[in-house]
Amino acid sequence: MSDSELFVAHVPGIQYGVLDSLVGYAVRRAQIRMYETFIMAMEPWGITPPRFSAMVIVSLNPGLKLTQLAKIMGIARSGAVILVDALEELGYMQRLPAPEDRRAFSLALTEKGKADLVKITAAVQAQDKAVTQMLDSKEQADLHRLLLKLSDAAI
Amino acid sequence: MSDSELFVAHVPGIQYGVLDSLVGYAVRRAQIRMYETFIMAMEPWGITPPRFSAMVIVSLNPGLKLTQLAKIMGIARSGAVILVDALEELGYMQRLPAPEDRRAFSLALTEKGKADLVKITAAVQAQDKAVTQMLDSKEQADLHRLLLKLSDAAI
DNA sequence: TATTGTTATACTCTATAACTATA
DNA sequence: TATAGTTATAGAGTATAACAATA
Repeated sequence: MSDSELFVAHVPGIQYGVLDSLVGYAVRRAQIRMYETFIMAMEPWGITPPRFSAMVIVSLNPGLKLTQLAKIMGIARSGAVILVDALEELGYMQRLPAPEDRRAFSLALTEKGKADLVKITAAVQAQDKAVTQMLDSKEQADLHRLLLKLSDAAI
Repeated sequence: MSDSELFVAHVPGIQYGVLDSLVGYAVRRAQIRMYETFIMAMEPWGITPPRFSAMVIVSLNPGLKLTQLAKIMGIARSGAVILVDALEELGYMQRLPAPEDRRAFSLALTEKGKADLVKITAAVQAQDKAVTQMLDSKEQADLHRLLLKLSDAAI
């Protein structure tokens, strides 16, 4: 962000024209806001959105290999290596030998990773709730449902 | 994206846990989808989301200076230089001397920029409509309204 | 002194491609 | 031959900081 100033969605006196009518532009602005607040909420742990996703997925699907994690997250294998390296350095994830394949690793959270994930998840949920608090319950549910409908649609 | 494969929101057999309950995660996935289709739709013109925003804003607010554009778009001044450089190289934007300030430039679209922006805008609107087509009219309006409410809220 | 545009530099994220060790 | 993980490398995108010209 420029000069440490926060992003202003609409600068007074400026015409935004067609941008204001695009769902895609609104999605992008919402994403910027969500990302900013996520990073602030995760500051104590050094967790980014992809790191959080990786921790949750490995936690619930123990024994995943790096290639599987990459496919699930939609990133390149080399990206998964860097992601796991970072989580290993934070003491949250470990590469265990895969019993049936000496080329591969079984990914798992460390005990510290499991313990901190509980607190991290609570903080993420609180942040998600805080950002959406200006919507009433029905609006929150509608927004969530419509976003899922948008991105889960067949391509 | 990994190995030229498209992002799959839910890989069969994988547990996503709390991720599926977060509005922020849904926003991110919707944004990935919107971005992918935007880039595909803009392939004939080499236009990215920030380039499109810059063209629209300069088109509707002619005479803007680089520093103003940077502030409006929420990027650093150095980023605006690179953005304008790219649009100038595409033949879409020009730096005109600012009449009242010899340090600054007045940004404006070229004739080619104005002409192509009409077609580009039509393609962007078609893409936005295509991605949201699985929502009915009311759902589209609701989604747009709720996204704006989310990102326009006071921080 | 402050501001405008620019440049130099660096950091993050992510991709492709080549490599090694296994399968 | 194909696959798992790794490494090297490169390309966006964006940031900070310093600079010359001008205000």
